[in-house]
Amino acid sequence: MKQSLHERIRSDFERRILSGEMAPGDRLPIEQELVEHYDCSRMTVNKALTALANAGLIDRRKRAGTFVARPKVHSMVLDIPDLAATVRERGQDYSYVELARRVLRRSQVAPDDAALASGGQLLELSGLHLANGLPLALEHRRISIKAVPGIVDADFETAPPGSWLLEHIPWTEAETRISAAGAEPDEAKHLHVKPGAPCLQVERRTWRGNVPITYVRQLFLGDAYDLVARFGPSSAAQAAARD
Amino acid sequence: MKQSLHERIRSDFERRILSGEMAPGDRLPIEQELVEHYDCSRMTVNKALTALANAGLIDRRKRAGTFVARPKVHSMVLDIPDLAATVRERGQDYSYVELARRVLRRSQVAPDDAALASGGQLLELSGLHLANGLPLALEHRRISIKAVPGIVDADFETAPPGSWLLEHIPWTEAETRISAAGAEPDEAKHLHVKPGAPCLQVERRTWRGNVPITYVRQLFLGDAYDLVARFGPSSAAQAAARD
DNA sequence: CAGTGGTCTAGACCACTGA
DNA sequence: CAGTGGTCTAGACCACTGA
Repeated sequence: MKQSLHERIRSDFERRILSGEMAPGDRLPIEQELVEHYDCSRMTVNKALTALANAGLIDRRKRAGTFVARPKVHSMVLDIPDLAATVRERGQDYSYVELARRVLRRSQVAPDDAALASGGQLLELSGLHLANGLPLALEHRRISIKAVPGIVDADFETAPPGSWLLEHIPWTEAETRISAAGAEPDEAKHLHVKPGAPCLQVERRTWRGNVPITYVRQLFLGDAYDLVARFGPSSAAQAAARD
Repeated sequence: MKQSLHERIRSDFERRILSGEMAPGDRLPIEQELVEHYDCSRMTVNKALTALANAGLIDRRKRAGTFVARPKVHSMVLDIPDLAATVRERGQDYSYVELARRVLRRSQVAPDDAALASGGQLLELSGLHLANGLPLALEHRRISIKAVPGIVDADFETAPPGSWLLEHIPWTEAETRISAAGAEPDEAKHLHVKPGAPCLQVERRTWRGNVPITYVRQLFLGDAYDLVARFGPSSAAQAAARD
């Protein structure tokens, strides 16, 4: 595929910076010099450098110029993938087994879930994600029936609750928390581990606009599932490709 | 601060999309209509919409038009903050205690670390990160002496090894892996927990260009430290502000 | 106060692709 | 094949800020 000129300018400097040829603090040519070097208009140079600044590879300061940025250890892109898709990518069979389902009346809603229920009922679900028939993760979920009326009659044979929700009521906001937790006795039983075994705990709340949709807690076997974030040329190139 | 026109156009649609006023699949006006509505040039409209497309809020298709995108559950920005800075932001005292330090000769380098050592020696460090004098995380690290000659004589009283490295040999690539692990007996002792207690394990490898710099494994108390990722107006606005 | 980047214009030509 | 977005030009004025 043909590379546009601003992509070429960006990838030129991306390569120099990521290879270490240009070190943090080094100054880049000013836009006018690049205009002459690439024989193009200033807008094209500006587009390329703005993209590099967005990616955090360079810092731009008026009057002073443009400099290679120091890498920031904070803020990396982390893939929090769709479970079913991940399992299938590994070439394994994915399945979901529902363990429990009940409707919580208003009076049964815990104080912590008051905002989620927003005066209505909650659907409480528990289920197990399986890969090749073996437990991979246990999921506890509560869904606002007021926000998602159709959920009460939904069945999750074709898609687990998370995928069903994404398909029917796409969220606009999400907060994900990652921590470590020991498996409770009943959880341990479902996951085929000993009570207290270290698990990766992923909690997520989602909203559509200001309306809370769902809260979910997923417990992964500590050695069966990792989250990997990579920062470098490949991810920078991906970020660049979206520009 | 004054908002530029392309920022205003972007934030207008960002608000409509994130509030749910515009739903996934909805079509946005074509660029020419926005040119008339905002009374500006097409480049300005294009810059705003390109930024929204980069942020993943809209999809643009030639001939077909521009549409509100479905939210993607995968790929969220996760803050993996600098430990010392995080602790100090909480208003606590941060300190680092070195537990062990030794130089591994070539013959002592494990096969897994061959690439890291690249034929040279490794410096092996263990240390404890403390908040208000209480253990927060245990760190095991190996550093390529060939890549970072100055490390042998470094002391970490003012900055822990991670900060020292970032200051002296900024990396250009990093890979971070997050999982759950039980504390080994000696690790548990340092962290003041029982052996096998669930901990969040963060492993990171960094490179400068193609040269490996360090491998580090950090073990956090399961309930003392969380990683939180948020996707929504605030993070979208931050991403937007970098555009 | 002068150098640098930020933004914007009013066009143009083209590639892609769905009606 | 026509509508839409992708890219680019050759300027312009301005805000900021460090020499």
